[in-house]
Amino acid sequence: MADILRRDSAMPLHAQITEALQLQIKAGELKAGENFPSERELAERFSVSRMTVRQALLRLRSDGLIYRERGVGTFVANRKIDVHTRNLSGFSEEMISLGLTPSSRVLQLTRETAAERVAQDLDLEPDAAVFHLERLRLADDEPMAFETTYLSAHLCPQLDSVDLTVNSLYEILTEKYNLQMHHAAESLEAAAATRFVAAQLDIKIGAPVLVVHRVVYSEANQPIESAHTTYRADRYRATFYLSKNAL
Amino acid sequence: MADILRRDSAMPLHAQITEALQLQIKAGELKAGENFPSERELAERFSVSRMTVRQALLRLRSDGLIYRERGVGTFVANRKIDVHTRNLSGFSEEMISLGLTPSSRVLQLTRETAAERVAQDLDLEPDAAVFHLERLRLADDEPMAFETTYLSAHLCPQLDSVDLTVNSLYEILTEKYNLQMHHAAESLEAAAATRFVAAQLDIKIGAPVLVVHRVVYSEANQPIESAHTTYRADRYRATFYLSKNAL
DNA sequence: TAGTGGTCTAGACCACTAT
DNA sequence: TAGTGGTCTAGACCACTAG
Repeated sequence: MADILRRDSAMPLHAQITEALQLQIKAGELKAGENFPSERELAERFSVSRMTVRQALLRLRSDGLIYRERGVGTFVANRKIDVHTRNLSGFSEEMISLGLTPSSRVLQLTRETAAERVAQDLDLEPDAAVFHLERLRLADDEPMAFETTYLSAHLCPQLDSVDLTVNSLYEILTEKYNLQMHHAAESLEAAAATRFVAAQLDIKIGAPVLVVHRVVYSEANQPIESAHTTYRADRYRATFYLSKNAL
Repeated sequence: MADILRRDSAMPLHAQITEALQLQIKAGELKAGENFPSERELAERFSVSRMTVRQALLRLRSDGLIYRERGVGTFVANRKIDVHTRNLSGFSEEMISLGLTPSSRVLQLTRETAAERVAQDLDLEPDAAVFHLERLRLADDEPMAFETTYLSAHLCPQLDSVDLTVNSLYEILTEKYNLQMHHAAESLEAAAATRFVAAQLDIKIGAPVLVVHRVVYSEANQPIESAHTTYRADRYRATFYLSKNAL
């Protein structure tokens, strides 16, 4: 049935198995609630050891596609979670995934010394150099958010020579500076638009806005970016997926 | 050094190793950026196989305590993430973890047929029976949020005979109905307080509020609860921790 | 009692990195 | 070249669940 595994591929066997099972689930060949093949059965079918199958199944579980009951079996989860999930994408990626066309107006990009709050976020000495970036973020040419970003200058020298109107900041950080976003802490609160923000976003003073503060870290837990984004409440909603820390 | 493993314990060896290493990291015996013992070294030290050590290390990585570089080694991550993380706790647990005393005023608890939106969230037939619960949530006796909750009636019969002023809803669902919260989808938006909500929360009409819509699921992905919570913006902020799906 | 997932072993080979 | 993490094997025993 599924001896499609290429043992000479760069892709590990467990990843190939994960992929194959994902496809079967999405194609409806394995349906919600229905009993899934057991680990031993899959091991035989794919001609691999049980530990290898297991690695694939643990991945599928942590992705929410299957669940497992000790002594009973493995089952396809009965409903897909609609994941607009606020994963680690930036504004551009997020808008694209919503089917909108993102653009930016760079209002400011300067090199300055870090304020206290920023130094704390980025784990820097009080007077370290940072880039201070202010952008108006548009979706389909309508103002969506006003964003202030701080980046440690020593991590991305010459950032001020890059055209941020066109390029996604996250793409630049990844490709030009080899900074890989790994995780982030976000806090969200509701507020009333100040005069300045209201003017930028073309809304009334005092209208509700969603304020998101985000610090992004590398895998080594080094802070990369501190950002403060104010969204129009009438056009934006943040979606999250929460789960227990599964292995 | 660490032959503290109890092989007769109910706790798996890998979990014991995870715990032991966690303690060493938190005690500062293994410091940020410093080289961690290799898998082979740990296997020898704990007298277990490398695969068992590996299971512990993968867990520590997914918890953000360590990071690993292929061909190089394992390292302690250089800063603890302050996790006010919005994990799967309910209002009561969340307030307690913030050092506040939670309480509730139950404004309504009725059994009714599900509205369309609710039926959709809970994956029910249009006219299925649900419990409709409305509560004013207080922290240190100050109004903090107004919450409307819907629960499928067949999952928690006789819910209306429970005293929700004292007990945490999540505790009741877990203990009395054996409903284990496993994951949830949340969406957050900013809004202006309506006349009704403003009166409940003792704020001005039009003041900013944070509106959180949450659907909680079991491990089998069965919807358990659909909730709509309106928080005072001046007293509440939601915090999230985002990461890539690591194995 | 038979089958399941969870745990564990004692090896092995690989690609990668640093020296 | 030596050491690392990533992958993989072919077994084994356990606790648990269902018929």
